[in-house]
Amino acid sequence: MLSAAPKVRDASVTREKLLEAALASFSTRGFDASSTRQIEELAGVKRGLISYHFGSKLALWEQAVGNVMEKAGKELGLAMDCAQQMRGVARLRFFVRAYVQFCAQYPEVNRLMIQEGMRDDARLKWLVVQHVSPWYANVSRIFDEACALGVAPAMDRLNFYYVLTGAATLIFSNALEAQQLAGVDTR
Amino acid sequence: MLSAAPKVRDASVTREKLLEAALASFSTRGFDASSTRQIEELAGVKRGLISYHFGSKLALWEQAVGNVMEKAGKELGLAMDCAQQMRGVARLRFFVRAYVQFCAQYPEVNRLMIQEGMRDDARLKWLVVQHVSPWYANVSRIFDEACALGVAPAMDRLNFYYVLTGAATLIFSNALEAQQLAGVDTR
DNA sequence: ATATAGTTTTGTCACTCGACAAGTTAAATC
DNA sequence: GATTTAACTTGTCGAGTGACAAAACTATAT
Repeated sequence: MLSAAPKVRDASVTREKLLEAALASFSTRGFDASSTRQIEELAGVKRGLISYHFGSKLALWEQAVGNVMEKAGKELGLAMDCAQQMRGVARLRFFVRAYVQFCAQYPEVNRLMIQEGMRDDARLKWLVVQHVSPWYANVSRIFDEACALGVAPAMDRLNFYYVLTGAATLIFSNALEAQQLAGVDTR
Repeated sequence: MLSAAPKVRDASVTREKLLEAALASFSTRGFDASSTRQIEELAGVKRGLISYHFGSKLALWEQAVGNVMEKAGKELGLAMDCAQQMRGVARLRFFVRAYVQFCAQYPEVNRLMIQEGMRDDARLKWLVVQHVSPWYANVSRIFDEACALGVAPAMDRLNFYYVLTGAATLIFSNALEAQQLAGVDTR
């Protein structure tokens, strides 16, 4: 006979599904436009489970965002280590290439930063202090070294960071627009 | 004695205030996270006036966005005309410079495209068909000409468009993040 | 098997949302 | 100055929101 639905009760699975759905929603819709009920539906779980597992919408946001930021941060750190083994222009070249790849691999991160970077609230402050600042420091270090060698473009650190990030991310974070525009999948 | 509040009844003034507030809110919060009541408050008008003057929230969005897009489009057209009078590498150089300036002048446009470009709905389609496509065609034309002359970077049109736009806009559209990050005003 | 703790489900509250309708005010025309 | 009309104001509706509480369920230890 047909076995009933699996119905395994596993809190960690529920948490994981919620975190994944939350990241998808928060990064593409933004915090306020995402509702807990819609996130729960997207995750395929019942209605009250965000409250139970995370306590509040904001706590869910911090968990989901913190997770991906930490994972992405480690990846970027790896790229930094590799870059340190190179000399001269090669280091900057390698890093830029790795950074672009990094941006392509974590489009949710860019989307999140864009969503939160336009409004001056507690979430932006949290993001900048916790995660973006160290990244910026890394990029700046590479850039400053390249400047000292005279192989960097003529601009200041902040400009370099945003030009690089913007150039590397927009086609990925706005992949749907690009698809509508040119009829191709940008992945 | 103190004169009472001016209380002039001028529909065009009310409409203008609402359109300005709507653009500010829609571009930084997104459509769903913007409430009509909050837009009316930002505009400094009473509660029902969006319904009265525009009929619906969506109609207000179309008016506000259409306005700024049209104005920006004319500006970009002007830059195109100027560029056409130049030859060779100078044309591409001039256009890129003008495009960056254009992006700096209309940060709301970039913010809007970012907000709407992450979700595949009717508003994105409307934006792409009505306004982004012609811009993309313009940028592509300049780029193709530069390619024919062998003075363009080695990438395809879509990449060029998004790399250029991303590099030119992120520091402006995320000015608040940049300010938190480096403690400077990016204007 | 019974109890217990952990997990899921459902009910409900106070609030905000967009939209519309009914009412009120001010300006223009006669 | 009365009448008409455009502009504004306010009340209210149904749907949706985040949060919490109580109930129901399940796995495990005893």
